[in-house]
Amino acid sequence: MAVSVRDVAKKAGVSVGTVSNVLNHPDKVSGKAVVKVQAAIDLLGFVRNDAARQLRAGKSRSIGLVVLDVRNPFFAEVARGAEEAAEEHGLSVLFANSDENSVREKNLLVLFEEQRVAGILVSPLTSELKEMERIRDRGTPVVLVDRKSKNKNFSSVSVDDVAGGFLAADHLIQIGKKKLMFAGGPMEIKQISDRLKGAQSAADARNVKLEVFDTKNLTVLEGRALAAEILARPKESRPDAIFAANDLLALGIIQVLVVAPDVSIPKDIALVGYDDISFAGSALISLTSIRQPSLLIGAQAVELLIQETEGAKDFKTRQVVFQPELVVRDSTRLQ
Amino acid sequence: MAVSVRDVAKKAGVSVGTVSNVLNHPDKVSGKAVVKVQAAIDLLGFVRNDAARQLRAGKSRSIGLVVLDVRNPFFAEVARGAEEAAEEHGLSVLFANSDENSVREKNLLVLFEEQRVAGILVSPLTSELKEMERIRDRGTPVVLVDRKSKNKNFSSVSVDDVAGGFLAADHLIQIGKKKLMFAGGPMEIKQISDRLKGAQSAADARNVKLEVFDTKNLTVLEGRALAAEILARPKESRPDAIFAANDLLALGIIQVLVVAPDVSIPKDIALVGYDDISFAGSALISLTSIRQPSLLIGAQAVELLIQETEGAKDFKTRQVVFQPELVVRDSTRLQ
DNA sequence: AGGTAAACTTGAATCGTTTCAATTTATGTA
DNA sequence: TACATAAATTGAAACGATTCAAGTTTACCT
Repeated sequence: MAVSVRDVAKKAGVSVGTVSNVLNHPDKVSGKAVVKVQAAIDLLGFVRNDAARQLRAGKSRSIGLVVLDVRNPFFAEVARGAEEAAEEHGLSVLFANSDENSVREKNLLVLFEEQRVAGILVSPLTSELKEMERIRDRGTPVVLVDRKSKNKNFSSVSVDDVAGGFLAADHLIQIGKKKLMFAGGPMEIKQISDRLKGAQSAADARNVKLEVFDTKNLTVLEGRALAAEILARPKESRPDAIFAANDLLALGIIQVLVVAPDVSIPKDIALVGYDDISFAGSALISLTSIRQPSLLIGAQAVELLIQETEGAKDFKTRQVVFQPELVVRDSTRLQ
Repeated sequence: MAVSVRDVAKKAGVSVGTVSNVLNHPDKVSGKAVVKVQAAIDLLGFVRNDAARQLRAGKSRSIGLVVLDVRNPFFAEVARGAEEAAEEHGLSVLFANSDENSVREKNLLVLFEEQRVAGILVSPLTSELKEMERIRDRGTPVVLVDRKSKNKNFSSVSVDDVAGGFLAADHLIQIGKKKLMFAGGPMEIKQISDRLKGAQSAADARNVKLEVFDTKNLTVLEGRALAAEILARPKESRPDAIFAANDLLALGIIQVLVVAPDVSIPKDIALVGYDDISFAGSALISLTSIRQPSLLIGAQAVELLIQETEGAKDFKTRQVVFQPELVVRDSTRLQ
């Protein structure tokens, strides 16, 4: 059934070595041979077997990318950035989705290592997994994405989430809010707890209360549920500002609050999101958010990965940290 | 450097066959052997080489998915649906992005075929590529996603785009609009031309004008540019309703129109999108859209793929067509 | 103790490509 | 024409996991 180089060689009347050279080093082969071999390939419908190539080569031409959530446009942008950078180096990117599930995350890491990918980019769920260290130590470069490596164990590309959290909360305080709420979870995800930490320190500095509302995940649906819970409270115990740990959550909150008769955004409740996804600007009430350079994060991660691949003995990991940026829109624009 | 089954076998004092059995058929092996081999594996840090496995097996446990645009949440949902269905069959899904570029599309198809994936799901750019037929004929099942196979050449899962286009335009006419515009492109993409065709037939049936505005792609940015062009026109030659070929485009249009002083949505210009992505409901002015069952599309496609894989000699392709649904929101709610 | 069936282990052969040392053919020069 | 050198071609070996027929051990029964 399957056509191999051997079949092509026989049909073309040359050796397998020549067929391989036509495929990989056409310059080392006479024009005549190229023509004959090409004809045989077309005739027989030969398709290279990538498994065999890789087995021989010992390495694949792909890099693996594990993200927390495919449906979050922020990660779609990161992926796109990675894809573009990888393409320049002749690599392709395979996406996969841990879905904020540590079992899936581990399975995917193992899958990629077994595939002998050129390297793995991972936006890790919790702390630096033992598994990742093991993988790295066995020779597959691992770069953390959207997450800083604490002990410089890994190269990483991240955004200063503590600073982002501070920016968000401080902005809410600046516009006069006094009863802040941080909404997000699960707290095991470092990005989220860092944003909280930043918000907390802003609140502490200004002596403002900060209520923490722990959520199961960061989806539009969860945001709606959360907003419903807030509306169920008596008016005086509601927050007057919410900092949501990402834009999806914030958009869900807006959807519900905006139809509530006794709440006006931002007067009664102001709202800040995180990520500045492209839909934030076109939300019902346009959403103030913390912008992260998503495309750049993906591209930079690939660059670090490649440096590590080519790295000499004395290779040092690098931790790149981008600064987030506050983008003010209607959801916090009083008056 | 790399640890192979042979090394494990030597360390454990057994044969390679036994190591392989511990890995793949633990029931065929004594408890003692399992323990010894496991110890050796842990000690040496052995990692299976997937390329070698696949070479031997001749098939991979992955299915490839080629979508038009990773950044479109509609496709993210489709991917998620496919992922869930695939997982139930012990398969994993590899995403890739043709980015509405036919060269990339072809490269990805070739890449997947060379990887000997269990099958390919593809949301094709234009008509049924020769390449796809060739791939299918050589033995890799190919299922079309979001696109019906005309000549029953392929199994396919699609939504009736002509019906969707009709729904959209007819709705606009029903609410009293007379100067419709269809915005979208490139027209080579069948989904888009079908939506236009449906809209055209609705317009013809009611004797209403339909202007066609051909766009380069279907992004938020393109929508903004388009809206700017419309605003540049004298008021009397602007359309009074726009049917955008997808929600991203529509959201871009809204962003610009909503800040224009002399346009009110939906009074002066009403707007319908397509896909009903989860952000449509939370847009600045919530967006009327045509809903497609995205998760279901992905899942169904995987099922068809598996049927084809297991299919007997007399296997017949199946074309599943879902009906789209109009979701009315503020962007077309007059009064 | 002997016999037999069942349970387990072995290791050579295999998958399809690439590589590279050895060999053949072509090209140029005196 | 002979010789040196460059260019092209050859085919066996290697990559690493899995399979399976053949061989070995164990378990059980009389």
